[in-house]
Amino acid sequence: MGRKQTKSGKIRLTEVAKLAGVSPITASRFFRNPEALSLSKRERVDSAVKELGYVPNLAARALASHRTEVIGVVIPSLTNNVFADVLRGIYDSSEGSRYTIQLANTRYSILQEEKLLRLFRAQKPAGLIVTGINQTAESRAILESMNCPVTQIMEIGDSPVDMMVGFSHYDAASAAISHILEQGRRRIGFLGARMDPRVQRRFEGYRDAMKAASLFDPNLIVTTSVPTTVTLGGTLFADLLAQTPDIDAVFCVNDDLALGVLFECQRRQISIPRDLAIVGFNDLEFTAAAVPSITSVRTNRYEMGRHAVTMVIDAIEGRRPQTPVLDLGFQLVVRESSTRQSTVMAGSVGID
Amino acid sequence: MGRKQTKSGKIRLTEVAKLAGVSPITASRFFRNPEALSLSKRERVDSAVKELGYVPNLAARALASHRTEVIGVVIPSLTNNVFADVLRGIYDSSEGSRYTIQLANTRYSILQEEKLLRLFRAQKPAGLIVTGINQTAESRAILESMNCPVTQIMEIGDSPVDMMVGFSHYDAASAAISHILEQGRRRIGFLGARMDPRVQRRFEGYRDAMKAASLFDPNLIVTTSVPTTVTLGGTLFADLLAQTPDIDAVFCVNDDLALGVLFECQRRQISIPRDLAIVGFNDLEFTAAAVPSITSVRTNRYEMGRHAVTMVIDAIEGRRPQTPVLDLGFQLVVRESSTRQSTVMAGSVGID
DNA sequence: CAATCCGATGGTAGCGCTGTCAATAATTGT
DNA sequence: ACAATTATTGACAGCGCTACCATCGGATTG
Repeated sequence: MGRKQTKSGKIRLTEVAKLAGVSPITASRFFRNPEALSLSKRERVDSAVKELGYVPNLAARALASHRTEVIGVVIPSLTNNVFADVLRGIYDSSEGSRYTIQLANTRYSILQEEKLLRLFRAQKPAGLIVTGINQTAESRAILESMNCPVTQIMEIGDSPVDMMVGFSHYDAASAAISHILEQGRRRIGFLGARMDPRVQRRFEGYRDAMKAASLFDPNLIVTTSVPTTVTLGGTLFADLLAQTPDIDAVFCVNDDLALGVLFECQRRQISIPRDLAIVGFNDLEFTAAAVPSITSVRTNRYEMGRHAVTMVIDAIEGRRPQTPVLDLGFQLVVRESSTRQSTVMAGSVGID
Repeated sequence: MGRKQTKSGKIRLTEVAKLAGVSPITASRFFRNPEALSLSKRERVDSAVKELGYVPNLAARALASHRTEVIGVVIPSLTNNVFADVLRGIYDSSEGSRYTIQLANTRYSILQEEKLLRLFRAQKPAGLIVTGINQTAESRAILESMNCPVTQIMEIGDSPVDMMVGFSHYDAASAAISHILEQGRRRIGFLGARMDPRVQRRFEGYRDAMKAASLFDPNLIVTTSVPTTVTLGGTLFADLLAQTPDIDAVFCVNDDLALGVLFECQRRQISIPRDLAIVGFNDLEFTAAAVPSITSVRTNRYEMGRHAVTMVIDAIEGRRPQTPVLDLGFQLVVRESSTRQSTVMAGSVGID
């Protein structure tokens, strides 16, 4: 466990090999494929590495091997809590592996996404994790030309580029609407901000569920392309009320909006859930603490991040999963804002 | 703007140089120090690069130059909104520069921090951004041996390792307490979770302000090492009430706790601000939307991230700032939860 | 006008590692 | 016991780029 690197000249693999009494290439194999070494050499190299405090030069490795140990991650937002959880999963499960995470932020711009993917391609990452399934044709072409495992996260669909981990936003929204309908509500408003593809899918789940019940009405819908905030939830709700005063429930595409609605109702003395049911999406922590607590759809974001990394690493190392598409499902968490009793109803969990 | 790299053999700097009719080393200089080239050569290399769609091989560059273009960022949490904002600033201002951000998460563990710093040292980053000023002696030694610009963020203090951007958590907490005292409140509770060094400093600001007013009382304090959640805010507040029923104000070390307190008060029919004043910290977006809106201390997190990157890059490129410590200050944003009128009072903004 | 300097350019020699393939040692079957 | 096979190991030759120094023409100076 020496501290020799501080001493003088840098320790190269050659030095390690010399001390261990093997050739440099054998020492190199010690890192890449230790099983290939005989036990005795393996031990000798191991102790030489420790004694000299050897640290591999990643640049030299990448140059010589034409490979990197970087997993690129492309997400649309750094501020959104949803991605914070996914990222935590990603970083947690990359730790301990040899791979390094390289993060890139598209800010919900598909052009930016194309640019970032092009950039990644130039760096030849070992694997890639991208958000969503709505890449442009150009982005998709880049991904397919990339020649490394790719996992699409956050949602699932047909025709993965390679692998997928996520859940059906459509089904999740449908389940939420079914629940509201079961509570006897009929005029269910829809509040949406920043209508990205996944939010769009939630809208479709809402729309079809409402149509199936013959309750669909365009006047129940208020959306905007503005980014989500709690304040915006209040504003959109005010717009909805002005447009359609007889609503008896609101489905919000995320919990921030739902919290904004809750506050706006407090301001207007609208009693929840007596006068209005509120259902959010994502099941952020505060939904359970709110007064009244807010019904929401729990999504397994941390696990999504973990699985995405595991799948990519497995694929890099030749252990491709049996099924390329992993459905992590969702759970409708029923709380006070939409009923009187608090329960959890399981959603579709399992393999697609 | 060709797409030749797709065609066949990879484009190396040699190819670019050949096409431009210069030596490889001149082409290399085109990227590193374009001013050193004559205008004519510069133009020729430029168009050759574009025609061939040349993309530099970063590994080769790093190997040959003994430098990387990586800025390491060490933060304690990926989930905390506070760091999400800082990170956004960091990524935003690294974009467009030649530098790449490499993120590492300590999960509030100083041992993990040491480990990560050691890892970074092995990679010889061009610069480093670390959170806080309470590194262990070992971590500090690593930082000092790193031989690259280092910026400490989130708070400021004496004896920076190199540079600092932040603000005084002590002063910010003091300002919050002064405000509460000015409202005529005397029994001001303190709620703290995950007492990291910055939260500790806020506590000291609270403690000294209370002592200065001869109002300090240990029974007013409830803290825990558990991570912050909204729910926890309610729990801690319940504990505080049980311990000291006559409180007339609560200072929470962050807005999540404050929101939890607000909800708990709604549950208990405690009227805000009539019966109790609430003040949070960070000025997250929801504080303005809450009912009643929550007084909080605004900190310039996004700007902190931006400045940190700018300072590091400037230092890497030899443009060291005049003063190594940058105080971004704070603003106490007074809202309904602690008074009746809503105003903003500026905190100490300026250079330390 | 020679001496000096400076800006622009190029040649040489690696940076530290791994791919490829050959060489050698150990193991097995009959 | 001997060929055939398999596990280990090593030699060699670069990966694509830049540091270092050398070069060269022209501008500056007394």
